Amino acid sequence: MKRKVTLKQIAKELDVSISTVSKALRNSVEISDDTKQKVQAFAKLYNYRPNNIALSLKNRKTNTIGIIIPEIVHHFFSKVIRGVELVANQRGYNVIVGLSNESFSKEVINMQMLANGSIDGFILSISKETLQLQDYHHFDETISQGMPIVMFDRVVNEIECDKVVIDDFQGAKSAVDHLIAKGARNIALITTRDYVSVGKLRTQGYMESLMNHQIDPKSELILKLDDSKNYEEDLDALEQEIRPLFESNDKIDALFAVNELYALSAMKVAKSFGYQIPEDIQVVGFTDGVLSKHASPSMSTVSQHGQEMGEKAAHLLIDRLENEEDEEHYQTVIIPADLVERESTK
Amino acid sequence: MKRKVTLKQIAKELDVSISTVSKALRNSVEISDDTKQKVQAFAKLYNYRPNNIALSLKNRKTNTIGIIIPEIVHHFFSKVIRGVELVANQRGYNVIVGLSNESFSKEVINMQMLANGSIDGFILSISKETLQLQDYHHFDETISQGMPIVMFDRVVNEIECDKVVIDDFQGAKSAVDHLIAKGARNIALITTRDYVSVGKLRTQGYMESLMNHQIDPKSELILKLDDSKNYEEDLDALEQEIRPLFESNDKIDALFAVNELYALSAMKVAKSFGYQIPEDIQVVGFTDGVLSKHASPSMSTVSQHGQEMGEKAAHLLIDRLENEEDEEHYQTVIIPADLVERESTK
DNA sequence: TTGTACGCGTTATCAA
DNA sequence: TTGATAACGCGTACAA
Repeated sequence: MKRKVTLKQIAKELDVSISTVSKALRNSVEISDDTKQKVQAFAKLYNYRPNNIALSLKNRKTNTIGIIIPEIVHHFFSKVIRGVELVANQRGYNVIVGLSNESFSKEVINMQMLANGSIDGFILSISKETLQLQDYHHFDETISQGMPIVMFDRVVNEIECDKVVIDDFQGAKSAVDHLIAKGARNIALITTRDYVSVGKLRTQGYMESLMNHQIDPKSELILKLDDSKNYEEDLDALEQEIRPLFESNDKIDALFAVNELYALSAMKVAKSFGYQIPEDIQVVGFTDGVLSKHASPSMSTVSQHGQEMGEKAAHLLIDRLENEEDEEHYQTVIIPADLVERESTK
Repeated sequence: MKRKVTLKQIAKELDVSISTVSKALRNSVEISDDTKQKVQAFAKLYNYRPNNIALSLKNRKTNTIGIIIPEIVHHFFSKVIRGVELVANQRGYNVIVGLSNESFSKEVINMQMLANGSIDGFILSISKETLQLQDYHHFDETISQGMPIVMFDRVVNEIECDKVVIDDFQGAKSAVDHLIAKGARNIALITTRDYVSVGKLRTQGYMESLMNHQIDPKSELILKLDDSKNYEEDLDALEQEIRPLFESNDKIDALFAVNELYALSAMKVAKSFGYQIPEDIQVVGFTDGVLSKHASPSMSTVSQHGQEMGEKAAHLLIDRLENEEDEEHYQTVIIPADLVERESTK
C-alpha cells in the first residue's frame, strides 16, 4: 500500500526544496526546464495530486456545495440533486448531501456540521417542522457568517437570499383552468394545511381559477389533509381520509390534488366508487413523480421541473460564490410550471 | 457580516495565546477556571466552532464518506443513500455524493476528485459502462493508496474489498418457486444481457428453480433486453420489445422480470393482449421501487432492501476506517432478498 | 498556569 | 534558477 505522495516526499526524493517542486508542477517560468522535466516525470510516476484539504485550508474555499433536503427517497428531490450535481461538477464543485428528514433539529445540526468550513454555500429546501415552528434563526446565522444560501421549492419570505421556485400559483391555476375548459364545474381539491408555502399557493391558484370562471368554491369540495403524516407508509389510511369526499358529494366531475400521492389515491377511491376516469371524473395532480406516468389511466400533472430547479439553484450559488463584489441583491427565480396532459384528462 | 471567528481572533481579543484558548475550550485541567470561564463565555458569544478543514488537515481524517452511484433518480439508489446518510450521521460522518451517470469516465473523474483528500473512503455501485469495459484500474489504484472501498449491489469479483449485495440468485429462485407453487408452468423471463452481474445471477436463479421442478427452460420464453437503453424515457419502445414474447407464446401463465420497469411494462402488454392478472398470468418483479406498490393490480416483487444495504455498507466502511489494525480480511455481506406478495400473484 | 514551537500540505512572497 | 519562510486554523508536546 503506497500512501498518497506529497510535495514534501517528492522534494526529499529529488533532493530539491518543496517550493521548487510546487513551482515545477505548476509549470512556473522560474524553474529550469531540466528541473521541471525531472519533477513532472516523478510526479506522474507516483501519480501526485494536490491534497484538496490543504488547498481548501489555504484558499479558504472548499469548492464544495452543501445541499440539505427533507427527504431523498422522493422523485422530486432526487431530480433536484441531479441538477445540482450536474452543474456543480461542470463548474468544479463537489456536492455534499444532508438529510433533514423533515425534522427541525436535524436540519439545524446538519447545517452546523457543514457550516464549519466544510462547504462554501448551501442549497436547501426547508423541512416541514421548521415551517411549522417558523424558526429560521439558523438560516439567518449562516447567512450572517458570510455563507450564502439558495433556497428552492419550500422557501420563506422572512429570509433574504436567492430562491428558486416554480410558479405554484400559476401551475395550480392552469390545472384548474384546464379542468374547467374540459367541462368540469364541481372540482374537488385535495390539499394540505396551510403552513407549507407551496400548498398554500396551489390552493390559491385553485381558488383564483374558480373565481375567474364565476364558480363559487364550495368548502365541502375541499379536503385539507395533515401533511405531517407519512401516508406513503399507510396508503389505506390516506384512502380512508379521502373517502368521505366522494361519499358526501355525488356531483364531483373533476379533482385537483396538490401532490402525486393524494391525486393517485383519490383516483383509486373514485374508481372504487364506480366512477370512470376521465369520463366521469377528470384528475390532475401536482408533481415531478414517476407514479403519474405509470398509473392507469396515466395521470395529468403540473410538472415541477426538479432538475431544472437544481441546475438553476447551483448556478445562482456558484455565481454568488465567484462574484467578488458582494452584491447584496438577491433574486427569486420563478420557473414556469407546465401542465402535462395525460389520459386522466383526455 | 461577521465572519467565522477563529482561535486566533479570540486569543487576540482576550490577550492570551492561541493554545490557551484551545485548551480552555477543551476544558483542559492545565487552564485556570478563571481563564476557562472567560474564554468559554467569549467563544459562546461569538459562536465559535472549530474549522473542519483545519481539523481534517491536522488529523489526516475528513470524517466524510464518498458515495458514487450510477443514477440518483432511482428509488433503489436513493434508498441506499438514505441508509448511508443515516449511519454516517450517527457515527459523525458527512456524505458527499458523486454521480457516474452510468459512464466510465465520469466514474473515474468523480473518484479522482474525491480521492485527493476530500474523503476517507468510498461506497459505490459500479456503472454499466465500467462493467462492460471491465476496466477496474481506478478501483485498484484507490485501494492501493490506502483508501477503502465498499461496493454494493453491482459488485465485481476482480476487486478485493468489502461488499454488500442481496442474494440475487436466491431471490430470483424463490420468486420462480413461488410462481410454480401457484401452479405456473410456462414462466417467461425478461432479463438483461449478461454483463451486469445482478442480471446474470437473477437469470441463474430462474434457471435453477425451473430445473429443481423438472421444467425445461424454453429459450422462446426468455427475452433479453439491451440494458444500456434508457427505456424510462421511451416506454413505448420497451413495450414494443416485449410484445413479441406474447405474440409468439400463447401458453405463458407467469412472468418474472429482473427489474420493475420490465415487469410493469410486461403487465401492461399482457393486459393489452386480453390477459387477466393474476388469473391468466401471474407476475413477479425485482425491485425496491415504488411503482409496484401502486400498480393495478399491485405487483409482487423481490425486495432489494436498499436502505439496509446502505446502512450495512456505511457500517462496514466506518468500521474499517476506525479499526487501527489494518485487517486485510474483506467480507461480503449478503442480505436476504424477500418476496413481497401482492395482487399480481394472488 | 500559560506560552512557544511544530506539523498537517499547499502556495505566494521574498531572499539568495 | 532555487530555496527559505509565512500563512491558512487547529491541537499538542514541551518549555517557561
